[in-house]
Amino acid sequence: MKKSKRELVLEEAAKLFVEKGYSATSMKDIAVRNGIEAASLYNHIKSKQDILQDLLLSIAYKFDAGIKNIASSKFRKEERLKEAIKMHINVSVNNQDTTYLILQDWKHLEEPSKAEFLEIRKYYQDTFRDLIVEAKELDVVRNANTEIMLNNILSSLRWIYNQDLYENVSKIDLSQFESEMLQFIFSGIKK
Amino acid sequence: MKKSKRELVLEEAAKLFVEKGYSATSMKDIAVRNGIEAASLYNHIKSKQDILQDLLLSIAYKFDAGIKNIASSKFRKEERLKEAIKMHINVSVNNQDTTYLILQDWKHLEEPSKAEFLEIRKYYQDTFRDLIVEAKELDVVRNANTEIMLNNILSSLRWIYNQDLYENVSKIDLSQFESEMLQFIFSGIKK
DNA sequence: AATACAAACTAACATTCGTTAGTAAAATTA
DNA sequence: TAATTTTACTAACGAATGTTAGTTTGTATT
Repeated sequence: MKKSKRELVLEEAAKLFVEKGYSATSMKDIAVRNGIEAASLYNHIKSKQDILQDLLLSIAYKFDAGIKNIASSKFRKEERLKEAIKMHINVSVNNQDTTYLILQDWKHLEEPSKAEFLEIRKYYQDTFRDLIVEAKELDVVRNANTEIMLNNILSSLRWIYNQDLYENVSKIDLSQFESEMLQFIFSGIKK
Repeated sequence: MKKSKRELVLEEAAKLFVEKGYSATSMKDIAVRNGIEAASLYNHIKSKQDILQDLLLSIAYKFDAGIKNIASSKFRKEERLKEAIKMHINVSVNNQDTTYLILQDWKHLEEPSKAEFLEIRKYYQDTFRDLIVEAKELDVVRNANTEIMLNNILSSLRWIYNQDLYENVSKIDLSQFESEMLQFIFSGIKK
């Protein structure tokens, strides 16, 4: 299945954004990576911002789909938090090329995309928080500060986005990796 | 104790770098925050890079001093990992204005400062890893993958750097905050 | 008050940047 | 094969950027 030129441009741009950030990446940088001149990029993309929007909203909607799936799922309530964490690990690992961008480069989104991204993020975090509250009520996790718990869980997962760090453990079987991550997190929060 | 103009410039620059990143922050932005013209900044700083170097190496050396103190400390071996985590929390909380910058803006450092920063970081992570290995040998923590453990611990602490997130819990007494963080982490790794 | 120094301002520089417009070349279609 | 469309190139634009140089203003010292 041959990728469109636009897709190739987006891929190379994503790598550059991950390496040096959106603002420090020039259109010339992206063009060089694609083996063309900067002005030629405009045959395939509308603007630099078009690239960023596409990349960030795309990954945001993947996480969004994942959490919506959990929220409406057939899992037992006691399992939902764990499934959400597993989902987060899987989306992160399977989208290593772009996930890192959600850490900071969203700041460079222009409206209305920025508002859209923030709304998706808020929904994600609120849903995650709800799952924690639910798990506390079900006595699956201990009764500690929800906000600290939420941030600890999500933060402890974020190193996965960093390809240099994940690379050090990527030869481990994914399900074992997931298992070790879950053990860390669940041991940290369980009753 | 009256702050020098240079200190004021650095402070405002740090805020802007945290808000929008080094590359997306202009000298004009920094000048406006200080109530002067961009050209006037050069009476107090050498260059934009001078600002970044000062901020990043300053915070790097604080973490460095902290970890060196633990490595050479009088704490019992069984306590050293916990003390290192406490140190990390304290340095982070006490340097909220700059800690966030070590996440990504170090990428914009020019040589030789960049190499210096990376060397300090490597020493920090290597020492932390050594403390984990030590704790495993002493049966304080379980025998899991060291790399995953190291990354989980450090990553779970990084949300503290984000002033917007930390703000939500900052009214909690620091020692209680520390206690909850340690519980999460130590429950996650203990034998 | 005069002098020296520090700091803010204005003007300008060279460079870079994202993008547009027109041209040339390559690819596709009939 | 010829015509058409797509894509890469060149040239240029207007704006922004970090910084330097010179001037003016403010502050400190004698």
